[in-house]
Amino acid sequence: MATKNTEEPRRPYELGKRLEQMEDSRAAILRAARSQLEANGYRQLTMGSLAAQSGVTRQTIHNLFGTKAGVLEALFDLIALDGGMENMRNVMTQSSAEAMLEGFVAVFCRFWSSNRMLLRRIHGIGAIDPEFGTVIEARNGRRYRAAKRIVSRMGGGRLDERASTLTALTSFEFFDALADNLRDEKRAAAVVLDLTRKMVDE
Amino acid sequence: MATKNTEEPRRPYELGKRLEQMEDSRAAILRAARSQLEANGYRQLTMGSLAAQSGVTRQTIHNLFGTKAGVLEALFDLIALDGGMENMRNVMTQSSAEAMLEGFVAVFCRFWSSNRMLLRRIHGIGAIDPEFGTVIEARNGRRYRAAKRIVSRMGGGRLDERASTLTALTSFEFFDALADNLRDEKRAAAVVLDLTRKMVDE
DNA sequence: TATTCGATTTACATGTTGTCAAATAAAAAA
DNA sequence: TTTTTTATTTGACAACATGTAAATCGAATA
Repeated sequence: MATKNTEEPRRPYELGKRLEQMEDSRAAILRAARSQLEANGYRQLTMGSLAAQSGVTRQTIHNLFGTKAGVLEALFDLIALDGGMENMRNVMTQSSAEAMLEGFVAVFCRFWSSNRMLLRRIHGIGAIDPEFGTVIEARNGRRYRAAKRIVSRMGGGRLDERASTLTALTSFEFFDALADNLRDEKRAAAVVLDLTRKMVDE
Repeated sequence: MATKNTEEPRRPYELGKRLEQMEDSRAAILRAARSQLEANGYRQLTMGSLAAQSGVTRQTIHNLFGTKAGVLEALFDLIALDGGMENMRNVMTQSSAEAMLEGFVAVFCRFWSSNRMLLRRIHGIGAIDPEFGTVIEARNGRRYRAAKRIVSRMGGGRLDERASTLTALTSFEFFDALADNLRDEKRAAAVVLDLTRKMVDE
């Protein structure tokens, strides 16, 4: 059923340096999104303000990210990569359950601490907008499964309850509330670790 | 310097029934805001959709609340009034510190549980928008002061740390995360109470 | 140089917020 | 009942944001 192919044979074209420029634009836009979201909140973050700060046009942002939601999703991914989450691999291969727990808490507290205001805004967006909410929930789901493995390793009953509690104690929101009240992120991390230990044994 | 007063003497006018109608409109608008925020999230909540559901025009909403932010602030206040927070008065006048703690946890868990999705959205708005954030912070500040009074009553050291922890454990976000994972709000409330007790003694 | 393709420019459509002025309707006062 | 007052409606408008589309520009490549 193939009709005569009237399309021109596409000449291979390596983007080369232009690809670097695209990635530069991408990075500049995400950097702008990051700083504006952190400094001014979500309402003031517009495609226009992003374009102005990153030195490209609105349409370029649309070309690179599709929609405003696309920019935010890319920012989510970037933050997760930046935040030292790659250490989770080491944590989950520890031999003792106690070491796993300590590393688990440490990794997340460090991550939450590294971008607190930004993460607050991002989680806020997830809370007000069902579309973004699913992304956050997926990440929470991964934390829950890791928590469950740790709790299982420790033995004892009420696995679901203890895994849920561990997940909630290591949530960003809990850390954020704690750090807000204590006005000290290191002490907040210490309290989280202390609570998880109190919770997990017995 | 008084020129001749050419204005007609204004006849006194009591609003009477019209005031009731205004309050009905106000209530209808807030009811619509509540249901739409809960069901569809913040992005879909527009002055137009509120007007349609509450049976008034957009301009009437502007007359009654000023701006969209005004509607939300009024909704915040309404929820706080509705939520059974008046029981806090009884809680804080209990004789034993243990009874205070139990009541404190119970009041907040019931409140968080009563409007979970709605509160999630409201706290989310507070997180993404500095303007609304201050309102939420003020409420958290009140919870912190109450927590401090309870912890003080119990004696022991590290007052700030224990009060901060109690505040974070009774935060909406922690309850919400817990209830999400457990899929059971009553069990979530039980876990919160258990954790506060573990935290508070020793 | 001619080709390719991203970036830019320009224009347009749509939707939302917020304001304004005049018309309307209903309650209160005479 | 008639007049006055005022919330509400109506209709229009400006400002801004998102998103789409087409034509053009310019840099990298064959």
